[in-house]
Amino acid sequence: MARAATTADAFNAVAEPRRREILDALAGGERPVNDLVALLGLAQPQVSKHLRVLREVGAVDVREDGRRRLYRLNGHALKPIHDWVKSYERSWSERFERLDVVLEELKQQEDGDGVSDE
Amino acid sequence: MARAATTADAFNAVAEPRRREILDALAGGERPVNDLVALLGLAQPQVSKHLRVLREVGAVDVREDGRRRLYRLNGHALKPIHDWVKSYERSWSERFERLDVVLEELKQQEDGDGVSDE
DNA sequence: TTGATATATGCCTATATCGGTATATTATCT
DNA sequence: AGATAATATACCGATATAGGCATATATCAA
Repeated sequence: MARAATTADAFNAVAEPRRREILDALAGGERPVNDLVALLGLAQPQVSKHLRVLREVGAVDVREDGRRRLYRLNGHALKPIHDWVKSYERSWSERFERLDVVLEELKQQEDGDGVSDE
Repeated sequence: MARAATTADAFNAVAEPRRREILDALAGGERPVNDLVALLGLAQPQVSKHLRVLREVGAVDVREDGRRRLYRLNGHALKPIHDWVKSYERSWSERFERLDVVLEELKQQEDGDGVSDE
């Protein structure tokens, strides 16, 4: 078994830097392929291929416009990545370290009546 | 040129689901390899190999303890992923959509005297 | 010492990739 | 219709993978 397909999920699709660049470029709004070719300085076929991968994981949508195809960001496909990595934020965030201290103190008092979840 | 090495950066390292599972398991604290083998139900060599990849991108640290090696999470290596994906949060978050509305209103008024950051 | 335990590494195979180049497909223009 | 423009796809070559299995290395136990 080789590595998982890039189309397997957003994690794999986004592991490729060029594809992240494409998404970053699309963050500014809908764009035809040629715009991306110019912006990224890649060959047209490679851009089309990357777009296909992004489409297959749902990170972009396409719309036909004459002989052009307008690609649009669909950030929702990236939510699983955000959800996963968010839980590690406490590893580096000062803010969370302070929160941990507070929670520890509350635990010491031993009478917390429920920290409501958001 | 084939796909980038899994050790190239955290994005590639974390594209493999097993490695995310390993990190998740280590979130609970330092653990020896065999613990992970039991927890994940993988063969020991594969776990060692995954740990090597995670070590090479700095996502875990090792500590020797007799004949065991205790692996510990180092979430800081995941920060670039968080930073990148965070900017897309507005694509799916209701909260950000509301924020956009507010910002738009402020822009209309054209005389906002400072929204304090907290 | 001998044996058992914990972990890392080496080798093998199959596979999915990424870039390059050529070509097919579809739409617009003259 | 013929030419041109925009995009997608096919094929090729090189490569890094991930799992399986055997083995090396080091530490602890009897």
